[in-house]
Amino acid sequence: MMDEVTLAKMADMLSIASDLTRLSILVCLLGEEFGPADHHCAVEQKLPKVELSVSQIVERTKASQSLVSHQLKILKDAKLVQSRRAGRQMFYSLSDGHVQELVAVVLEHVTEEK
Amino acid sequence: MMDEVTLAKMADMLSIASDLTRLSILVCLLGEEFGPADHHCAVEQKLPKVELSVSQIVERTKASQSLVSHQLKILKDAKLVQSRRAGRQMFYSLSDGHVQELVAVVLEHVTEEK
DNA sequence: TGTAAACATGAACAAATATTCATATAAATA
DNA sequence: TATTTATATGAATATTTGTTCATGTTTACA
Repeated sequence: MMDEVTLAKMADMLSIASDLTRLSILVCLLGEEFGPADHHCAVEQKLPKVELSVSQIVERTKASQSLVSHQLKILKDAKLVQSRRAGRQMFYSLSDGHVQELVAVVLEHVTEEK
Repeated sequence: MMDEVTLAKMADMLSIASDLTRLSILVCLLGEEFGPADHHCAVEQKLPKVELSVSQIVERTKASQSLVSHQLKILKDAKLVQSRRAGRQMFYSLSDGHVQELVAVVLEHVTEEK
């Protein structure tokens, strides 16, 4: 079968994306226009990178500042997001296209009517 | 932003796929030939459906029978796998293509050298 | 230099959940 | 029908992990 290290890394990525707070953060960083109807476009058409400060993320996710910071650290350690300092603000963005694809696939599965 | 119900469903799917035992089961059901090199092919070329009995899954994942049964129930309730009875055996298989895509995207992220 | 704003972090707590153990059900077979 | 094989399940435990609270850092600015 697949080797155990790879399997563990995969489980880690999924586990990190599975928390509701962290998933909300990831979705924020995908950009507001990202909805059920046009998620394929969002992924394929390389939209301009979304960067949000911590307080902007706090606003949109409605989670506490502390919680957002904690979860951002986890996302960053896992290299799902990256950060850039500007004055006293930190701007976060997704670190690569795989995250978009991941969210897109899951969204597709979930919004499918049967 | 995205509505909360959709977000919760997405988190659920990710959470279910993120457990190491369950992920191992899903990978088993993708078929043995599914490796880092040819995972795109595996997804795109609609390979014949893999069906495995519970004991076959126990063998390959090296998890206990009880654990495998418990996790299969979770996977089935979440409709990620489906089952078919044949005598005293139960055969499980993936229920749709989204699971393959999910695993493929995550594998791609994880096996990428940087 | 002192204060305020933006963000990060450590510890403690609470809640969720993976795993095991013992046992139950279902189907085949002697 | 008794037994064996294959799978499922309930309860208990153990571990993980999300969240909060209090506080620490860093940068800007008065």
